[in-house]
Amino acid sequence: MIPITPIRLTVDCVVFGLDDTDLKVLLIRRGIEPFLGSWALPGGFVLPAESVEDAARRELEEEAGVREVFLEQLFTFGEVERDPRGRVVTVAYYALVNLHDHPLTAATDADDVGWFALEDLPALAFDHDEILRVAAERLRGKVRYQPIGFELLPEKFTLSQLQGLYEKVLDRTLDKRNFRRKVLAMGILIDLDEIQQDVAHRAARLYRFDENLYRQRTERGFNFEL
Amino acid sequence: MIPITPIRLTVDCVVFGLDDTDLKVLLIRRGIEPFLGSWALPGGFVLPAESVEDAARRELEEEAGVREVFLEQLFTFGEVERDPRGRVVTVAYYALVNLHDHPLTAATDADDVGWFALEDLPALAFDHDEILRVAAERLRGKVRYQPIGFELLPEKFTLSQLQGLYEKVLDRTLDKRNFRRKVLAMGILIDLDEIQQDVAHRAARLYRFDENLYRQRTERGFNFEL
DNA sequence: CAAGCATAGTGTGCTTTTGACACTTTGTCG
DNA sequence: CGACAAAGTGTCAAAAGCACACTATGCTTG
Repeated sequence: MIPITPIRLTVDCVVFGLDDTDLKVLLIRRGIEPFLGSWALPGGFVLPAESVEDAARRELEEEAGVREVFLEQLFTFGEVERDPRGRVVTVAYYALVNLHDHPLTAATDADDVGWFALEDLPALAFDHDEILRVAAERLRGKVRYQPIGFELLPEKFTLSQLQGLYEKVLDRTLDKRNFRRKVLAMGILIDLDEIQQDVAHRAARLYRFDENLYRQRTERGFNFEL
Repeated sequence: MIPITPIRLTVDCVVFGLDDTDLKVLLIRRGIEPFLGSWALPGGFVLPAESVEDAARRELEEEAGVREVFLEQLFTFGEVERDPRGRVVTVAYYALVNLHDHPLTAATDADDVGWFALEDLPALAFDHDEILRVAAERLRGKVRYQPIGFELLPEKFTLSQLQGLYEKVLDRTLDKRNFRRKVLAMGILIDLDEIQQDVAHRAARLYRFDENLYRQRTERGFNFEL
């Protein structure tokens, strides 16, 4: 006897993006009830023929025009009363994107899309503030022992940009020399022997993240803690 | 327009237990189709009126007689083809219990219950081998930077027992003196000024885990890495 | 074209943490 | 009372972490 439960399943995505000053999160303005007109995380119902992760990617593209991103499962929120539409369980994902690579386009159930600094958020629909809080916590935890975050930067970046990213995620300042020593010791960055163009002051060297080196180090149980 | 999807939601629990020699996992023998007669993780459908975590606790008690345990969400498995009954998404949890405190009783949809060493598992129903693999990996990862695992021991325990636990979870030997130095430096153990009874050789001091001390340390950003 | 300025880039010394290592103590059992 | 099984204990050397300040470079502006 299999009970046919009226539980419905959704996905929600917390997309983190970085601009020059802030760590931001992508929100959409809802074009449908409930919470019509409220800001919310992009997301929606999982279709029977797609995996839950595929649903997250689909909704992200449909509602915000964002595609091909680093996406990781965050947590499943399964409280009974979390959605006024009835019993809805949501699987939350979080994503990291380079903000400038991903121009936003509102569509489907979204009337508008935008980036919001974490410290300056509007009121959110459903329990999305809670989901976002968990996501930010996870991001901070994760960045400490895994070199994620390269997805937030352009392909070629300077060590100062990378340090800025870590400082924004961890919300504290880091010592420049110690940071450089450590991050270079990880052995997963390639010095491109190029320098920044069009900057108003001394140009910095450019580096890129090397996925192969990262995999090699990872297999050997290397520790990426900062 | 809300699509009423035929997706159904289950929970599955990976319960780790420790006996004197091995790290074990709790399995039930299924009393219903599909996979009737196969060994599987305890679990079942989420009811509309309970939270997902409550469902996990309920199933654990119903099927195996295990209650009041440390339970943490592991991962949600949402592939389309993972269940022969149709579209079933499962939220997996993992639990840590002191094996001797939890006598097992098979009931409801389970014909039998038992503890199995991680290295000596029967074939499992559904994708439960995959779920178990993810759980073991998470446990290893977690134990390294959080002092979980006390749930696996009796309330009063010796440092050797604790070390044995870590060695079984991490699957490597640790140096006795270094281990003691580190674990005592964490400042979350209380020396009970008691010694073991009824042991065939020199009796060891007993300690207990102090939750208040743990919380204090946690709030100050203390690092529990071993 | 010189001075200013904004950011890049670089090394050292001290402190703390880690990790390897072996013997003595205690209590039980036969 | 001797053998045994596990408990308990300290040192030293290497590595890692952390605090700390100046010089280099290249553009801007007066």
